[in-house]
Amino acid sequence: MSERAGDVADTADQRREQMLRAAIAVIEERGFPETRIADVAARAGTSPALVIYYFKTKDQLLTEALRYAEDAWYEAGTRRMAGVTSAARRIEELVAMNFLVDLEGEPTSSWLLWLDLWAQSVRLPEVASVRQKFDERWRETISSLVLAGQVAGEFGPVNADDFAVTLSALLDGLAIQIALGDPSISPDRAFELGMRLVSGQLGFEWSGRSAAR
Amino acid sequence: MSERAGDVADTADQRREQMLRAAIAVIEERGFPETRIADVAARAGTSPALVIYYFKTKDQLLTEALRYAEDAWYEAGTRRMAGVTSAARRIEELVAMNFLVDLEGEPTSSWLLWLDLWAQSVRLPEVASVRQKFDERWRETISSLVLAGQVAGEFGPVNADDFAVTLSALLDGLAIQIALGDPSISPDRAFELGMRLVSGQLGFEWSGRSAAR
DNA sequence: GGGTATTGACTGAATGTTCAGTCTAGAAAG
DNA sequence: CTTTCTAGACTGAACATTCAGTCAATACCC
Repeated sequence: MSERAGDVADTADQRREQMLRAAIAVIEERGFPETRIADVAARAGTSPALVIYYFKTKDQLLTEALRYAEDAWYEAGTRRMAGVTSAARRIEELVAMNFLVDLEGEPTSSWLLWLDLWAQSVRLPEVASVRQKFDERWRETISSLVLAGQVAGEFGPVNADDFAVTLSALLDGLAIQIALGDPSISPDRAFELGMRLVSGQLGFEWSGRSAAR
Repeated sequence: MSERAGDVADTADQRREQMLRAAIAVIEERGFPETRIADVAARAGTSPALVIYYFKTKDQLLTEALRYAEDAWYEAGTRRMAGVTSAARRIEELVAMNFLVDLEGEPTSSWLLWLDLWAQSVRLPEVASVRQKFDERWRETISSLVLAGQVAGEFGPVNADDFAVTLSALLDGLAIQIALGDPSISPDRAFELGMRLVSGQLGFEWSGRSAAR
């Protein structure tokens, strides 16, 4: 029986995605190492065996889940920046997306995922490569943004690469504090400090948060 | 079995320390979640049962091990800075101790430990409190260093707290890249970038690494 | 059409291993 | 002889992965 909307629904791809999303949710909740296949299966409403059917091993499942999450986060960010034209505003948006949470839909709090991503990178080469590529892409996003801003005359002369490394490191470091709920660093303060560095180094005036979308 | 001359050696405290050191070594090697009591026992040359005898549970052992490692690191750093008088040199030493490895004895590469510390903080309150205290102490070290430098007229006027948060976040972020062996960020470069931020914000001249100790 | 192989999706019940923590009893020390 | 240490053997539970097979749909042939 064709149930109209539903019947093309159960393709393998969708199943996979469903499981990846379930995996992400569980990882956020229990942490990477404590995530059991059974948890993911339960959350996805299926059996452990099916999870293994789709992903040969647990590590493969979890690794792919991390990649999936990072991609989603990055994509959401890109979309977010796309709505803005000035380079200064764009980089502000970039900083904001690290700290000012997703009011919208998808991108859940990736903070905790990052901590796991880093810790697992040490020993799982697959995970390490996810992280590596992600970081590179991120730094490139920053540096090309800087270059664009310089061409447009909005930013002063700084080495874009150095700036990208510095800024991404700062954002990571601040993100850790946020993720771990350090009482002395609120998201707002992190945002503020991030923007102060940005505007200082790039040499443009910045006075408080611009109107949010 | 009394080995060697030093047979007064085997007090309970020394046993504990021996085990803590063993635990740290194993954590560095296998990661926190993968560290087994048996590993620690083997490395310490005793039995798993004895490990449990001294530390009621595995988590207690590992948590204490992290605390022990952080304390050792911090103490080594303090000692290192003590040999220097000018505030600028001191803060340089502080940055250096994050990136330029321990040529000396004890303080092993705590990088990997940090990643585990962060990841575990999310779910183990004990670990979280170790981290929290450690971070606070670290930021205070920075900010009082800044204040001292300002009093001495070496540094310009910045908000010491803001600076401490910013710098410690930057150092953490850079440390991650170093720890994970990111090819585009060598320890030297991290040090350089760190010092550029420091000298820029504190307003003093800095031209390359001072003579090492 | 009607049968029949083929394949992909899926499951429940094992299997086997890995470990944290316990138990018992022996050795050292005081 | 009593307390503190120490180790070997053991237990019980938790889990990843395997297995043997079911079910439904599609393709292939007459």
